[in-house]
Amino acid sequence: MRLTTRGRYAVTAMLDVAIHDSDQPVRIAEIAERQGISQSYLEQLFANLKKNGLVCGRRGPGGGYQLGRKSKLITVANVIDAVNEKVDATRCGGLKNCTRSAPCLTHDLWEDLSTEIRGFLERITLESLVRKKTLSGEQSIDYSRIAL
Amino acid sequence: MRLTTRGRYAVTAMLDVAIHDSDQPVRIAEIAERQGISQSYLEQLFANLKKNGLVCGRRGPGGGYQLGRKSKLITVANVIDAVNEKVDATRCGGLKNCTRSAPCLTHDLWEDLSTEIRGFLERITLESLVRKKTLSGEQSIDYSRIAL
DNA sequence: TCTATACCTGAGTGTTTTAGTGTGTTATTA
DNA sequence: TAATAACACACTAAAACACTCAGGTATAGA
Repeated sequence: MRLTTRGRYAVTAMLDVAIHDSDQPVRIAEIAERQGISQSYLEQLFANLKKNGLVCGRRGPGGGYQLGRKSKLITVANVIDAVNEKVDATRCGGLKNCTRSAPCLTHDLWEDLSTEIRGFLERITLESLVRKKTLSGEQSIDYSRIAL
Repeated sequence: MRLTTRGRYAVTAMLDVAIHDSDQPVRIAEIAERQGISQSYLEQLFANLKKNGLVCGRRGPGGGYQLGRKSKLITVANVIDAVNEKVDATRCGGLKNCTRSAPCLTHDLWEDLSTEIRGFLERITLESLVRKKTLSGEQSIDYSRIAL
């Protein structure tokens, strides 16, 4: 899982679909305009989202996208995973000289952090985000990449 | 704060210094060899670490680097912040059309996540990592970028 | 004082990723 | 059949990353 604007866009777009979810699908062009994201770029993201069953698309006039399952069952982690095709993860699968020295520790640390982050993102569903929407209207910050 | 191998290297290097901390300084060449990191690259990182008071360097023969303060007082967040010069953070300082629409929500989400991550990294000190070192000797995974 | 050491500085470079365009095809509805 | 909107794929500019290289500067010991 990587945290870039790509994931942000995907979550934003999914949220847009969830909010405007009714009997008829939401068009990509709408989302692009509402959220200020390139339409072609969004199409790429939705291709990934669809592949993972998070949305289902309907073609032709009156077509668009709908959630693939209940918003309660879609987590932010799901969405981010869908648009960031898996990292190959292990480059040196236990080959490197890693006993005795420090890298092991740093690795453990990073793994702990990863678990922490993943847990956080898995706890948040689209539904909870939609519910939260009713409150507040603050400023938007546009990070180039996730900034902590 | 950004999470890349740059930060990983910095934490690893600081850990190396902390572990070999005695009366005499640790040479960059040593660290480079032990950890398998380019020496020149490490020098750049240490320049940043020094600027932030995390280490102090002594020149000439017998020179090297020592911790700038007690390992108990150095957090992983400190180290990562030092090598990743601050992101300018706000690109659209409240200008964008952000009321009413979804971006606000996504922003909040990301900010919450950031708080979560930062809190985690601030809770971990070099000392605790050194202490943890006595246990375990596992595999090292080399992520190209932090992978969750 | 000379010299080796090791920090220090800054410019430059190849690779990868990101974010985005652009063109065209296929399916569906009116 | 004409309009619509998803779908597919190739391509690109810019940025970031992870370095390398070529020197400069301070200090300890001979």
